[in-house]
Amino acid sequence: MSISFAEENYLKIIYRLSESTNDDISTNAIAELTQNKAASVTDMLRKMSDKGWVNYQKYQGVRLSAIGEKIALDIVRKHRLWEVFLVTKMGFNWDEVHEIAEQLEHIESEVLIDKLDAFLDFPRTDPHGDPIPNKEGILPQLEYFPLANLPVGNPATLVGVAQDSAVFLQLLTKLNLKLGAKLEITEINEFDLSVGLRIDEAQPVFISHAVAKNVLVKR
Amino acid sequence: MSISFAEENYLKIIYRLSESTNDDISTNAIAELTQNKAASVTDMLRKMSDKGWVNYQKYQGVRLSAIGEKIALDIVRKHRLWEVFLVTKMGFNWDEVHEIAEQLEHIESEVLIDKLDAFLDFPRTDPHGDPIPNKEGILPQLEYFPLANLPVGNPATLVGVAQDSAVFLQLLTKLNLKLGAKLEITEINEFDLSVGLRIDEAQPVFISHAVAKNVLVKR
DNA sequence: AATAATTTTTAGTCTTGTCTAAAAATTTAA
DNA sequence: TTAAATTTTTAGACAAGACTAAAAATTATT
Repeated sequence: MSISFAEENYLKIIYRLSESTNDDISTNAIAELTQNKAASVTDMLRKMSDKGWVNYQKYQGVRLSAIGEKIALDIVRKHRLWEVFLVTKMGFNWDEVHEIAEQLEHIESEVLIDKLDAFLDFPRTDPHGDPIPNKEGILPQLEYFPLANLPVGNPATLVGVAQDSAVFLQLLTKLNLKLGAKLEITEINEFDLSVGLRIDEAQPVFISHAVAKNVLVKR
Repeated sequence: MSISFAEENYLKIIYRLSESTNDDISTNAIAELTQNKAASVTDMLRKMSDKGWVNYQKYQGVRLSAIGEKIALDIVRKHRLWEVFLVTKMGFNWDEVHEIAEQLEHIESEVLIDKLDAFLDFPRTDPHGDPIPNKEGILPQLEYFPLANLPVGNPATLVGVAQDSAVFLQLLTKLNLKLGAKLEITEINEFDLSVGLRIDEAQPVFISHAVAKNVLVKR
């Protein structure tokens, strides 16, 4: 009753997609991220549904079951811990580690991951600021995190910035983004990852992904 | 033109078997170590022969080609470096690391391995005393190594012991094993790994694997 | 509301790596 | 040096995970 690399990848990708929406995940969205054809995704969803890892109704998209989510969080935990290792211990830059972590996340040894966690001093986030689930699959409640990580439709409060260059701060002023503002993402544009943002209940405006990454919010 | 986990495993195992003999490696020997059936091994040998990684004549056993040996040495290098990591950095005991290293050895990233090598201070042997090939696939010429690692039919000289308990040294005396003795392994008994040993050109005697591991020789 | 466009699924195929059972080759023993 | 035992290979099958092409369902558009 073990799990294959392919299955782990599917679960991880469904989890990633679920992070930024409450809707069911579409076959095509999964196909794009797994780099498979939609037909292959359908096959796999059926199999994973039989195993109880996802809730899947044909033509209606898919959602992780409680068990599936636990497995996915386990993989995400491993991925993010290895990323910390690669950056803090092996001297990689934060933008070079993804592919290697994609491989390392499939290593199977709970003891190893516990030891790695301790070796890295129990980090709460990976080098990109994403939270690292604990071994029970619980995400640390971060004080603040990048606006870019906020799911669509969940309001949050602006509590800081990750960068304080003059040009960036001037832009924030122009956009009327100030400390304490109530922010809600209304959409994420697939093309350039730009974000539709409602500021203090007003009409939504557009900001770039670069801005969204450097604005810190708190739920 | 990449290589699969299965292929990497076969090459590694053929390499391991070649370390202790000059004969061609038999299908059955490979089957036992890969935990596959002989028929499956035959299939794979044919495929790897087509790719030029092994020299294989049916019914006559198999031998690594130069390319195959280079690939195998690469995997052995990764396996042994990861073992050092697991023991020296993660606090595992030397007898707990094999299975995890079996997984880690398949991670594909030359940069990572170079960085790991540096992080570990360029170790020359793994925690079991086995030599770590460099990235060109060259094994460091160790001053000495366990008699148990000496291939059959290659004479070497006794230069030390890895343990100096009184009982062990008394046994060596009884066996007529003294510093400077010329040793040649004549056979390795599959059942208990006991070793047929010719001492100073005399008739071979038997010693246990435990003894062979603790006698250090030099070529 | 009907049609067009898009998404998803089905049906059938392929490759990799494994298996079992039977046949062939080699090795061992009488 | 032939027969028996063992090893290895062949032949055919199967599961996983992917694919293409065509059909079906859903969504968007007029």
